[in-house]
Amino acid sequence: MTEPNKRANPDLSGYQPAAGGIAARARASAAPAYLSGLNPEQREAVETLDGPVLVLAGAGTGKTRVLTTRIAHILSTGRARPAEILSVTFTNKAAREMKLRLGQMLGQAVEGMPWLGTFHSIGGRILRYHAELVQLTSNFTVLDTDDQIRLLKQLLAADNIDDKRWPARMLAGLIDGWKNRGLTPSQVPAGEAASFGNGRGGKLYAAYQERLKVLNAADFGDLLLENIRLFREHPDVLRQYQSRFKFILVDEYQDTNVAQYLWLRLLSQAPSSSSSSLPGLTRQSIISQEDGSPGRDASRRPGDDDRTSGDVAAPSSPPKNICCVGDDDQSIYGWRGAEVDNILRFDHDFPGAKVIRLERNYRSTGHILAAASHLIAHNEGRLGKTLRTEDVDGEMVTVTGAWDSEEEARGIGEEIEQLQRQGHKLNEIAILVRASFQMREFEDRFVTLGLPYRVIGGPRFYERAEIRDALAYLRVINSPADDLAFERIVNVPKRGLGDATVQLLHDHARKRRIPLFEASRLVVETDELKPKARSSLRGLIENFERWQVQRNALSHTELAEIVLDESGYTEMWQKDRSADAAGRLENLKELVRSMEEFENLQGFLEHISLVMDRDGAADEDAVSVMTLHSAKGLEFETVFLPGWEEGLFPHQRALDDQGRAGLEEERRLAHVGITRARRRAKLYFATNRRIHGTWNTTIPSRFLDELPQANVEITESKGGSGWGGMSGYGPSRFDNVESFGSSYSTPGWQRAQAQRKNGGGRSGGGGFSESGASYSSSPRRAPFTIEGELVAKSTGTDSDFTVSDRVFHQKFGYGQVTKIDGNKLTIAFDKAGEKKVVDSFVQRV
DNA sequence: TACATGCGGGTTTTT
DNA sequence: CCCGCATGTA
Repeated sequence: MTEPNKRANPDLSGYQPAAGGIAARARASAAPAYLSGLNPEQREAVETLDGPVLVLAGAGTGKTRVLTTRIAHILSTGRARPAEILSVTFTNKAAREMKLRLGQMLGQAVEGMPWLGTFHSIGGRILRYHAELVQLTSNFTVLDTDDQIRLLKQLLAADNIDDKRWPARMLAGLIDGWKNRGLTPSQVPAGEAASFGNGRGGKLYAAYQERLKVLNAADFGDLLLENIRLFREHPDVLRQYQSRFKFILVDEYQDTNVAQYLWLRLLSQAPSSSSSSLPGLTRQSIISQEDGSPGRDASRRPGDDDRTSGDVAAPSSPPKNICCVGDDDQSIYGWRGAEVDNILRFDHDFPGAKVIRLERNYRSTGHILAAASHLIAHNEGRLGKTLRTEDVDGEMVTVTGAWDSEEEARGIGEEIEQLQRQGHKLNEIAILVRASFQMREFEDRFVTLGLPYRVIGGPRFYERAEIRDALAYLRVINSPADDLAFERIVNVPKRGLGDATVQLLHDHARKRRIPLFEASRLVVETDELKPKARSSLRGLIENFERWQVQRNALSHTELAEIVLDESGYTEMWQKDRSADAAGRLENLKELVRSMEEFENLQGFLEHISLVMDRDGAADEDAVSVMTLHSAKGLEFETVFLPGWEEGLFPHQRALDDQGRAGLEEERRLAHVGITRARRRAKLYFATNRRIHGTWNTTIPSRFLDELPQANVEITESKGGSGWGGMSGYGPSRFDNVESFGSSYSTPGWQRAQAQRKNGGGRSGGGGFSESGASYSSSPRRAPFTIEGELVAKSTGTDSDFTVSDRVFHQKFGYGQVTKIDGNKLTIAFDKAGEKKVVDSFVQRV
């Protein structure tokens, strides 16, 4: 123990089992097994079933356990049946985890929890039941970001808006933001609506929503926003759900946004028979000018009465049994519309709420916990918890300075190998980065070391081009009005239906207000298209018509196989010679395989975009590499945290956009990172890092200064010659590095070279990949091959060139040798500039 | 219509 | 440095 045992919540210390009520009844017949092993706070959180409860659960305090046990408790005391419990999580991972644990606790009864899922999947499900009430049909498509952008691009083009000046991405961001805040087009404040496209932002939002209805589609935000609209405009529907859900549980409450909050508010009301309209849901007042103001927290303070204006529980309708679990110190999704205030103001929103703090940490050692606690204490505006552990102090948190990101990766690689030699499981090791571009360096390093690793997060399975193409075919079959899907595959594989054809179809479709697929049918009957295009399009339509019929006769997996085959899509990749073609075919197989889990095509398509995140086979022992954000909720024995530098972590953009609030969110992210570790937390910073291709000198993160000395050890980089080490890391120390011009003469590069010579045996190591790329302009693959060659040769004898030799290179022409390292030359080419090449690629002249 | 080449611009986190 | 986009060419 390094932290004093402060009782931040005195009223808990006098906890006594409540007399009477469910708790007592449950305990009466010797407390059920599932309650044993809970500490008093956890137990109270589980047993306080009536009225609103907020559980403030710090990192590693058994949050999931409380949630699942609470459900078990509700069920076993007979307070509700499985279908009467609404249990929402933020991520699919969390939902899966809960189902798993519930299953373990209850036997196999998990199937009977139909309302356990993410906000989005549950919102989507409700929406499908009542699709007609929001101008959709139940087979509507869920658009992902990509579809969204393409659609917006079309709208911008139709409006003659310059998408250079007003990018579709930006509009998508705005619309998302509005939807996160629960704003329909008419509710967007005029000022904000005018901020895009010379005042046309609001109009575009409205047009976009209209277009979605025509396409029978909804985007992510709609799954909640349209749900709210549904509840508002159809109180009878709302009432139905209000009375169905006897208990509501919410995980990660600190991550909920306004829309999610409103949705929960609506559902958590006791059903009232009279209220025909629910006033005051707009919450216009929270729409403060987030831009420019130092932070959103400045615009809303606890005590403002904006959010509860109309829909506060009327005296006659006490709030439901809602239990929210969260940790304000782990709120890291503010950029996505999450409102920390939701958790900060819980007792205000749900009067009479019981607040329970879980502060006993069962995960980390004393040093780790102390470091994390001390760091997060620098934040203002927290509810305040003091985590404590009964574990040993353990190893100190280490801070290691590396010269550059390459050395950082090398150092971490060596530490991992060392741990591995000591018998530690790679599965228990993680590297958590701030931004995904950091991952590549580690991947490169691990590949050369032959160290098994897995990247978590990455591009989602269903975001891969081949998966999206395949899905597009299925979408058109399922919902012929899905123009986006149709457009995507109309010429994939190439079948001679290019821009001109698509344009023609668009014209027809717009004139007659029909989907592209419909328009195609008509156009094929005319002679507007050239014979070749015409017969090609006819073939495609006939295919789809046939598939639509076959759908009823075949299983959906068979159908998918037939579609992929007959459309020529599989063949397209089989013919493809590029490196990743095989992987893509494999992915397509995986897609068909994954379809088996679903009842039918419709069910599959409903879920694919929401729950199809691949968590790769975890059976292999491998190091995990992921972002800090995706690490939330996970834990590892050893955690490496590279990149603790100003500008990267805290990220410059967070600082620029959100000011102090942004900084605090970054600090919470740091807190999340450290608390992922059970036994070892190892922080790194590099003095030089490459950003957009050029090297920059960086300053160690201020977060490092905020760590408590007593629990932190400054170590030397294992990767090299005692660079960063020493206790005095700080801005001044590295300020006077010699300036550098091209990337090849940077200190980092030079050092890497020195390293390589000293390092002896180890084969080359990264750092030459870019020279490889210089040899060949052919895409992909080539650089790798050449890199291999470089590495192989680099251990050889020194080159017989000398500095200032004039040389000739096939591709770059004439130049002069400026530097030599083994058989690798740095050459200043007369035309092509400075490049690194292997000596065998040039000849003396 | 399909492909190649050159240009400018943007780069955090994700349901 | 990598991407998408626009332009030009077979």
